[in-house]
Amino acid sequence: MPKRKPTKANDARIPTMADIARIAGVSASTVSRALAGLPPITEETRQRVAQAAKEAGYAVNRHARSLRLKRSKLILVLIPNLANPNFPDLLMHIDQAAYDCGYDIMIAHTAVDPHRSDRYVDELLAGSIDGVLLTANYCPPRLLEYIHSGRHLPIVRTLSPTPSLDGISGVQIDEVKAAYDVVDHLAKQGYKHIAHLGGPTTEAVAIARKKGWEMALADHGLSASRDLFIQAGFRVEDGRQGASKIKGLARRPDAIFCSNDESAYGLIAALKEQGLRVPQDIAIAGFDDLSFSNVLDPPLTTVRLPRHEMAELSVRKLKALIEDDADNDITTLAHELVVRASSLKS
Amino acid sequence: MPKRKPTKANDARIPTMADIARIAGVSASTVSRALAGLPPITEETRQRVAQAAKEAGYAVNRHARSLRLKRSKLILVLIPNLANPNFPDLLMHIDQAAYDCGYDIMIAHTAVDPHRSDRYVDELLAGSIDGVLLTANYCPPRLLEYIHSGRHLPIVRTLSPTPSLDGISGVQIDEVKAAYDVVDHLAKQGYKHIAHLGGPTTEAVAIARKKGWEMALADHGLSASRDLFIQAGFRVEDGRQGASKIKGLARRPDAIFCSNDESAYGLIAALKEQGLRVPQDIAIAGFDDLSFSNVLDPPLTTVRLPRHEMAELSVRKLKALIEDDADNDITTLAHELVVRASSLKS
DNA sequence: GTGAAAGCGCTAACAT
DNA sequence: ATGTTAGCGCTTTCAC
Repeated sequence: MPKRKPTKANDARIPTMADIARIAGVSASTVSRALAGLPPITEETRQRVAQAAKEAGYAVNRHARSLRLKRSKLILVLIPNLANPNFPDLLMHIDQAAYDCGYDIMIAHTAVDPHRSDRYVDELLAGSIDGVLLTANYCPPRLLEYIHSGRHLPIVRTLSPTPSLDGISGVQIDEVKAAYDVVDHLAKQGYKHIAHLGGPTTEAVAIARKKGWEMALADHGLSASRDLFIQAGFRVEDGRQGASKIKGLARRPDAIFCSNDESAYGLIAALKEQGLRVPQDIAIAGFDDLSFSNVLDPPLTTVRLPRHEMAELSVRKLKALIEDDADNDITTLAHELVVRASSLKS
Repeated sequence: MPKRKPTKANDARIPTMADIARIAGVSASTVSRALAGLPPITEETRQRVAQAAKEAGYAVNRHARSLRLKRSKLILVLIPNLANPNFPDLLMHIDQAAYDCGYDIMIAHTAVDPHRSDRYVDELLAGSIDGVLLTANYCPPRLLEYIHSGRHLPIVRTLSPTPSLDGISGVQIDEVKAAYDVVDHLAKQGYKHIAHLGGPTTEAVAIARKKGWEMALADHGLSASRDLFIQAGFRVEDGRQGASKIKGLARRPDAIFCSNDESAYGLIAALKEQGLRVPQDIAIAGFDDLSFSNVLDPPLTTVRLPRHEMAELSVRKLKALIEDDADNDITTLAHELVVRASSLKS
């Protein structure tokens, strides 16, 4: 089989604005204005330039433009871990919203190399990127310093509220209230021993969700005995381990509110292996409403995060911060309790 | 509550190389070399420059550098749809591999706006980005033209083989063989009426997987009667619809090979609603090995895609294409059949 | 309505 | 071993 190696000769030099200017018989500045659709240009000239650009396959060099404008139309999305299924959905909407606002996104997941995020802080400070979108509650330490030094940087965080970051813009839901709603629902179904499978103690959302659980129990006159709180984590595996802890309990809870959907998946799978039926023997609810949660057997009762709205609003906030030097502010969006079979009394 | 609006005065002018040069008492070129760790610089000077840069919070402006170097160290990852759970996992590894190679990634999901991808083709041609990673088999039409014109562009596709793109580099698995392996496994379990829930007819991988099914049936002397092929799609919902088609069949198959895991999820959920047990009444297998596939009830037999390897290798190929002007070539990686309860004779 | 010219911040060839 | 200089491709005064 003959190896076809395209020759370098094929690669015509990349056309610049000067080339287009020559072809169209105008100056570079006219080309710039014509392409940007800026005022004092005759329609005829604009046409001619557009035509020339198209034929030459011309596109503006983004780096030259960014250098000149000191604006890159680039935002960085910092994501802890794409393996958490909340993020892809969020990211998809962020990408779309950014595109609609005229921005492109760079992404970097910060979970693996903690050193890495510092580089991006530099980029922001050096003006190479216009703004940063923090998803979840992770914020590079270096960035935290700058924020607290009072510098006005275009940063927005979304998905989770983060106490340490209250100086910056954010989009969130009321995590405590949402957790409260789930447990309130379980209590109204008639469950009396409602346990909580808690998330990592380091996560602000886990703390908030636990608090919502406690408040709802109190309001329903149910006790939050020591037995009913099971320390776990956010992963499927954590849910599985939670199930074995529950097995050892003197009195089995009749319902469990999990701190997120993933741990609920693991919990349900392991409980089933123990021969328990959900919800007949034990009701389960989660938090997040991942896309698979209604494919589960049984479909999972959970809280739907308004990820689409969060993504869109956070991008719009960031744009305002960048372009209009807007003030930092925090928006709390409405959540939605999604009741499915896993929590219903049969 | 007093509104604290940081003053613009706080934003000291962003330091440039010239600033660092002044502070360190050297010239800009020395700073450039010192920071880049390039040869003839005394250790003492390097230290002094590094110190000055650090104190001033200096970072190189990526656009100035890219403009000068005509290299951006930026690769674009084109993703059809992040809602397909194959992609987040792939993307995560792409990001990490790119970072390790000194590249940052821009992402753009192309599912919504077909017009959008053209902009990125322009970016590539204009030299604003160094290369493009195509995930799955989607390739912007404009790009296709350029490829076929024989121009040597740094492009790599990964995840799915794509017949129309055989001129460019790629990383893939043998889809036909993988599907064959699944069906071979089912046949060896003793299933006699092995149906196939097919993916979209427009998808090359769906065609390949169907072919593997047919070949395996033939090799085992089983017929691929018309009844046994159920046209569906890749989404959960498609699987659900497949289930109702199966319900109407004169003879129910005893096993079903689904073209991907997601459709298998929907199929299983719907079959259960019909009162069928998996695998006792009907065995199921999928393709992809999504992370939830072993949480499913029953855990799903499937094919594991080497996503991590694919991501890493495709980035390395792209790097070679960019930096070493390497030749285009295609690598086919090994897949793995993952046998779980959903396909086992009890 | 259009052109000439300056300069964004950086790197590398060349000079010392 | 270090400094001087030119120029990457673009936008935007400022002239005409």
